[in-house]
This record gives sequence, C-alpha cells and structure tokens, in this order.
Amino acid sequence: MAKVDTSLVAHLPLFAGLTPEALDEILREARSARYPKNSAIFEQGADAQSFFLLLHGHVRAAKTTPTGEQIVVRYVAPGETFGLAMAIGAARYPATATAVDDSVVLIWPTSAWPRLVERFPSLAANTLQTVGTRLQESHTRILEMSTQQVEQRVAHALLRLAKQSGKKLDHGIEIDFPISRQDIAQMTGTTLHTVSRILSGWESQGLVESGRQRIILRDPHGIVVLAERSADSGAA
Amino acid sequence: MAKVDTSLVAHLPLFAGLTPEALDEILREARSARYPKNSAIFEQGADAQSFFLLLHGHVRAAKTTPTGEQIVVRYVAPGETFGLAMAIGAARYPATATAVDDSVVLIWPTSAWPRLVERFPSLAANTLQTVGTRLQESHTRILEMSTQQVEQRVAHALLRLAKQSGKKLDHGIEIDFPISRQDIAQMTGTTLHTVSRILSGWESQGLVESGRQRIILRDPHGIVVLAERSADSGAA
DNA sequence: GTCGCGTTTTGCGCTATCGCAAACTATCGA
DNA sequence: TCGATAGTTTGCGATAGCGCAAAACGCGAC
Repeated sequence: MAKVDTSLVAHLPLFAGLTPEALDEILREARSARYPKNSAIFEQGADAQSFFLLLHGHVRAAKTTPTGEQIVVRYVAPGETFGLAMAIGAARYPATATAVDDSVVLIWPTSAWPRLVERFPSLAANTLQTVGTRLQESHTRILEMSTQQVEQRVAHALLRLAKQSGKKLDHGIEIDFPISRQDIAQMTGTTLHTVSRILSGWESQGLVESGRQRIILRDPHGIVVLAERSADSGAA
Repeated sequence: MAKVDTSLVAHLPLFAGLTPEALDEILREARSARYPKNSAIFEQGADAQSFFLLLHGHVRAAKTTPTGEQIVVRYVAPGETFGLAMAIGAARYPATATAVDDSVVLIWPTSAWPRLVERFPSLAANTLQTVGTRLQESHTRILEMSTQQVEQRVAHALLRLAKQSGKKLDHGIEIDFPISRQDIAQMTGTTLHTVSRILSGWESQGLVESGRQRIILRDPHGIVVLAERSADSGAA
C-alpha cells in the first residue's frame, strides 16, 4: 500500500471539510505514479479505469475529432483532479491526457469512487464545485470564440495560463511549462501560423519574450489591454 | 406550502435513488411558478437566490459580454434543472434565463441547497452527473467551433435541438419551440445573416422547411450528412 | 381587414484568417 | 562539433463569412 503524505494534499479543495482520518482513509486507496515528459497518461476512448490528482508537473487534456484535428481542453496544474469520467457517468475517457513535463500523480481506481462518495459525501459536493467551475470557464471560452478575434483570444489564453501557472520573474511572468505555438492554437481555435504571427508582433512591441516552447509576458498589463479592446486596430 | 405532485418528477435523474418520502420532503421546500412567453426568469449578474427545475415549456440560457454581444448557452427542456449557481459556488447567475414559451418551473431557495445535500447526498451525486454531462457537451461545442465550418455547426445545432425537443411529424421533425435565426446564430458563433443564407439553401434542397421562428427538419438524415462531411462543397 | 413592426432574405464589397510552401533556427544526439 | 529534427517564422494567394444596407415578408394588434 503506497503511503502518501496527507499534509501535502490536505488543503486542496477536493478534500475540504474532511477529517484527517477520512483523508487518510481516502489516500490509502490511491497509489502514486510518475509520468515522464511527453508520456501519455490515458487516451481518449479508453476505459476509464482510474481518476487522477496531479501532485507535480503539468498535464495537457486534449480532445481529437474523428478526422484528427485536436483541441486542448485544458492544462492541469498541481492540486487539480483530472480523468473524472466516472463522476459524470462516462465509461470511457472523453479526452487524452499527456504529461507536458515530468509529472507525479495520485491514482484511484474508478471502482473506488462510489464507495468513497458514499462514505464521504463532501467528496461529491467538492467535485461538483470544481466541475461546475470548469463548466463556467468552458462557457466563457465559447463566448470568446463566438465574439472575439483571434488576437484577443490568444491574449486571454496567455493571461489565463499566466494566472494558473505563471512564475514571477523580475522582468515579467513566465509560463512555467513547455507550450508550443500549436498548443496555443489548439486552445484558441486558430492555426499555429496565426499564433506565430501574433506573438512575433507582440514581441516587436516588447509585450512578450517568446522562444521555443517558452513564453514570458513582459508587460502583462499591455496584454490585458489587448485582450479587452473590442475591435479597432493597434500600433503599426 | 405549495403542493407538488411527486409522480410527475419522481423519474427525473435529479431524484434518482431517493425514496418517495425523501422526494416528498424535497418538494415541500419548493414552490412553483409560471413564466409567460418571453419573460425573464433571472438576469446575468443578479444574486442567485433560487435554483429551478423546468416542468413545462422551454427556457433559453444566454450569456452576454460587457460589450453587449450574446451567445445562447443552452436551451432547457422540461425535466432539466437550471440556475444552479450555488452548486458551483457562485453567488451570482452567470447567465440570463428567459422563457421562450409559456413555462412552469419549480423553485427552491438557494439557501435550501446545503441542507438538502446534507440530508440527501445523492442529490449532489446526481447533480454532479448532469453538470459533468454539460461540461462534456460544452467541450464538444468548443471542438466544433474550432474545427468546423459554419454550415456544419448549424447542422449539428439543429440536430441537437431536434433530439432534445423535436416533435415528430409525418413529414419530418419539428423543433417545438420558437427559435429565430438570431438564436441559432448565437448558438453556433455566427451571424443571423449567415444562418438565414444557410437555411435558405437547405430549404431549396428540400432538407428543411423553415418559417418565422419555426423549423422543420424534412430530411434529418440529409442534415446528418451535412454535419459530418469534413470540408468539400455541396450541391449547387 | 388593414397597418405596423419585428423577422427574414438577399446583394455586395471587404478583410481577417486560413492554407500551403519554403526558409530559418534552436536543441538534442551521435 | 556537426548534423538531424522538431519547432518557428514569414510570404502570398484564396476564401469563408462578416457587416452594412435595403427590400420583402409574415404575424399580431386593433
């Protein structure tokens, strides 16, 4: 039985309102595992045999169409759960999860969920909360895709990433996991070409500093301005 | 205390796994109300004082940007819940709900939710299920918006509406509540002009019959074909 | 039955963004 | 150290769909 230190996870929203004993009991059902950078954690369409809690690293959840196009559903940050197919009554994973950095996760067998929820009802309530929040964010994303131009969507996406996983530097905020132009394109519903053009433009305005799979927001406020303006043009 | 007939709602997923007594207790906390066609049920940004279960009619949930653009988040069909802001820990409604037809709803005060969940944990589990399903659908919608052209998105939207609220006629399936071109545009991320053009096209191909705020799918299968083809052109 | 208003249709020019192709460049492995 | 490889940049033509405007139409009200 893998032993997990409760103090590391006790403060997570998922476990809010649980006694240390309860938490201990829940963690006893989990095992932990390490996934190296770029390895698959589960594939879209596979049997949902487990659900996960990310401890370290970063995970990308992506959905693929029958014709092979992909979108990034979200990036999972440490402390967040993913692969909750069972909670929504799905037998198969609706997306593919990939470690974008060396990652450590806790893994519960899906079969343990009903029992856990029965013993600890607040687990269901807490999960409802996070799923609800994700639904909100999803709607916001749809709203953006419907009403905003690509440049604004990219701006919003980067700001969100910075908020979720930004590492503060003295000369800006760095998104602290590898992310490609293609990834950003798949988050915003455009092509890597367009993303590249936009970032190049921003770079020449001093708004960002972006290299290979690496992005630093030099002037977050400037990007906020970009994200919020409604339709007119910017600097030449 | 408004009396509600339990037999009408006992089979709903929300109440799955509850005893008749429990259901009775839950319903005792609700009151019912009628909203005439085109009346507002709640406004985006207002205090989330209640949550709702639709008994009859149809409700549109729409989200508005600061600049006034709208999108339709979903259409609520009888038997579905809406206005669940509290379940996700939001104090205000994230969208506006409007009755698109004369509608009857059950209304619970938001303040009753924590107590109900504590007494009947399966409420939380059931709600998690439906919210999770909506999250899925949301992701599918994002995927469509990212990868498909407008015509296919409109096709998918109509097929979904037909599935959810279609009335079977001998010459097709009618969407049985009033819906405008503008509404469809707001569901698919386009303009009413484009929707109008598309429907006109389909009408001349005999795929649909569409009048003022009314749509009949004459050839659902033909529309499925449209929805699924990936990129090439159609008939002239 | 007629009038008026909200909805729908349609034309037309415009442009944001795609899609392809080619050049370029960090990074990693031998 | 030098390629090989994957990611990025950039140019350029093509086009789907927008946006504006005007006309036609259907429905409900009186």
